[in-house]
Amino acid sequence: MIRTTIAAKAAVDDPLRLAVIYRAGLGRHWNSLREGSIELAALNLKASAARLQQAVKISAFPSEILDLFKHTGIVNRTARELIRASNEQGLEQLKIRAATIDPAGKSRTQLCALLCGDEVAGSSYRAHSKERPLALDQRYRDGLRSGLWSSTREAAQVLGVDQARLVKASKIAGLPEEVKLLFPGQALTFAVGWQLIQLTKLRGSEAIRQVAIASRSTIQTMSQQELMNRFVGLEGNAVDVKVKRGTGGKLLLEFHCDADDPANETRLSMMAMWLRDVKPSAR
DNA sequence: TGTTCGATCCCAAGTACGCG
DNA sequence: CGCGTACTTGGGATCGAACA
Repeated sequence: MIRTTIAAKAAVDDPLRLAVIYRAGLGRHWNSLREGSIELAALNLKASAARLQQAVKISAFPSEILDLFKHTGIVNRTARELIRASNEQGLEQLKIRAATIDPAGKSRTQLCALLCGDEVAGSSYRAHSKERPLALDQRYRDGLRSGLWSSTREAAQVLGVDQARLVKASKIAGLPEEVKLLFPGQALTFAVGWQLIQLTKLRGSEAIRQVAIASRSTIQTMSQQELMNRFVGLEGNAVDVKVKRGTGGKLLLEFHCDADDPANETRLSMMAMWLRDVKPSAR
């Protein structure tokens, strides 16, 4: 089982942060990209030598270019595309383009395409914002305060997002503070947030809040899945699960648990909900 | 040992639609 | 109108090969 803590994953996904970490250990804990990759793997930071190299290179780009991504952030693919464009066209060419780009309202992909001089699909462009629910809800509330809109419907039109998405973001933002604090940075996604909302319906807000408080001290060593298991109530050996072959070539999933424990009903309801969400891959 | 990039897989956002 | 869900698809992560 791969154990990647929430904080470690955030660091690996951000090339600029990864470069800082690599430089900090260079000459002390490692002397090359490969050594760095091996040492970092021992710390749950799964970054290949190629990713480290990419991170170091993009971090050395001029601020005129990096500042364009101040709000959207940079991910591995962004770094890769920018490095390629820089190699092919020269860094000066990218700097010239950067000076003409207004980043307002543009996605990471759009900014990258503009910098690289690629054609950006116009009306067919599908905004694929990675904006997390808390950030989206904050934008909605800011607009509400300043009178930009008075409902989710209006806001959805202005912001160019689905109204259902705004409502969802608002619900997730309404989770207890103690719960939200367990998901630093960008870790609280719509998927995770929605699972927590469903769980709150089943177990109650106070129960979820208490789990969050109890998990604070061990959060650094927990994977996101382990954390979610805690919210469900599976930190111990609450259930015994078996897969069996039944008649007619069917597979049976068996759960054995203590019927006297009232929490088990909640646990099974939650697992049933998750299983319904599991879709077989088309590939 | 460093660097680049194609291929592939997976995740999550967007869309459409149904239900109460 | 608010919410839930099934399905589609774009974007990101990763592996591994090739080459300098």
